[in-house]
Amino acid sequence: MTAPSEAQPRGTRLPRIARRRQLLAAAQQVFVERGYHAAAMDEIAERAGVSKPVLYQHFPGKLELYLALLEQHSEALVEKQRAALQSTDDNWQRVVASFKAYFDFVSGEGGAFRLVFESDLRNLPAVREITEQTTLRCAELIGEVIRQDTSVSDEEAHLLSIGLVGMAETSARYWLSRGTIPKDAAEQLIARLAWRGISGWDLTRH
Amino acid sequence: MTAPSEAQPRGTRLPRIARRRQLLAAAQQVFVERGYHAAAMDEIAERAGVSKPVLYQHFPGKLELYLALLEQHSEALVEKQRAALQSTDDNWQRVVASFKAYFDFVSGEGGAFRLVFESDLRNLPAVREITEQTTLRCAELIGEVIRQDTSVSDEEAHLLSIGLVGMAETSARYWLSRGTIPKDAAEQLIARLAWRGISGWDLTRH
DNA sequence: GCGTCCCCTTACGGACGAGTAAGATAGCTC
DNA sequence: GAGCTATCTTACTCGTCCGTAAGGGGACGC
Repeated sequence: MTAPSEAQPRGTRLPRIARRRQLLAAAQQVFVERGYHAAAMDEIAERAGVSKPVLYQHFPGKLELYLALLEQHSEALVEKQRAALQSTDDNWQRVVASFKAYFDFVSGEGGAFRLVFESDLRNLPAVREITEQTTLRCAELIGEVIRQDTSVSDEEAHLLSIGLVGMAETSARYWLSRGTIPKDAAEQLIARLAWRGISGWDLTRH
Repeated sequence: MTAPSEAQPRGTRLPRIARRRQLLAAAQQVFVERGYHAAAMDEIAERAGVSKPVLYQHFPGKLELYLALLEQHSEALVEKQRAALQSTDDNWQRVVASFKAYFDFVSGEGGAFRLVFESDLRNLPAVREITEQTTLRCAELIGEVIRQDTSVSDEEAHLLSIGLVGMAETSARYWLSRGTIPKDAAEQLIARLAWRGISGWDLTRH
């Protein structure tokens, strides 16, 4: 935990756009560390080396500030997932890339995965909508691939995809907190588990 | 959403133990509906047909009330999981029973799974400890079975188990909210996915 | 039917934190 | 260097909700 990216000595004026970026960065730090409820606007402002009203000149309220971050990172995850699945035609490689996308997301983005996967504001419909849609959209991307190559029904493909997404989310989160297995190895291991599960689905009698 | 189990007409006296049970039930309703932060002690008391100080005669504070519920249901899930894995020696049946345990948990207990899986108080160390340990303990139970029948390392068995647990949690939660597939079918489908993934692990060259 | 105890009530204190009003100051233009 | 504007600050209001102090009323013994 170093001092804020406050190369500026508290009092420096900044053009609007730069200030906004800085405020978002400070807000993310605090929201990730403390969660929505325990995060105080005063602390966000302070960490940006600025006073509270400045925050309110850029964002109408605490909720909008939070939503801006949540949407940004939610979108980033879905985009990573889309890119992973489009990166190859080989389904095994697709699975590998897809899981790597989750492990990358959890490893990077300044801990933003906590906003998307562990939000403490999920009881607010607007937030629940975003977090659930993130999971559903990722699942839907995977579901399309499954439907192309198997004869399962749409509903079944949907549930299978959700299961795989849940596996990715959870294993990535707990892999990170434990930190004993190299990232590559963890990705490969979970990808194998998923690939064994889903590949050649139609070939076995259930 | 019916009236509280308030057969008593607001003013009835109750022996301590019965009152405590009733308070816990009311608290669970409110915590599940609103989450920890949006739940007001006033509403919990009101829903139990009682005034606030009565609540404080049974629980020292809001947090302790919440923890009592969280621990109870967390324990219930782990116990269900343990029972499922002990219920048979056949590993395929074990997988089926194990996933059924998750779907049962999510379907029952008055929505208590929201406390364990979607707590909005996870930023409090005491709560994070409980929710994470729930996942880890369930995973560990599964991990033991995996280690018995495969030659993977302890670390690998651990991560694989976490992946399977995540698959169970997530698919059960989203199955419930969608509600288009019969419970049996959903359990079987996900169990097949897991079983194909994990069974005969050593037989394939990775 | 009167005292006594336990359970319950109404009504308040106090902390915390979101959002705001009003005023100060830097730095640019001319 | 005087004036102007956009940026920033201090200091406050207001609402919410946890937790509590102090007092009412039913049931039972006598």
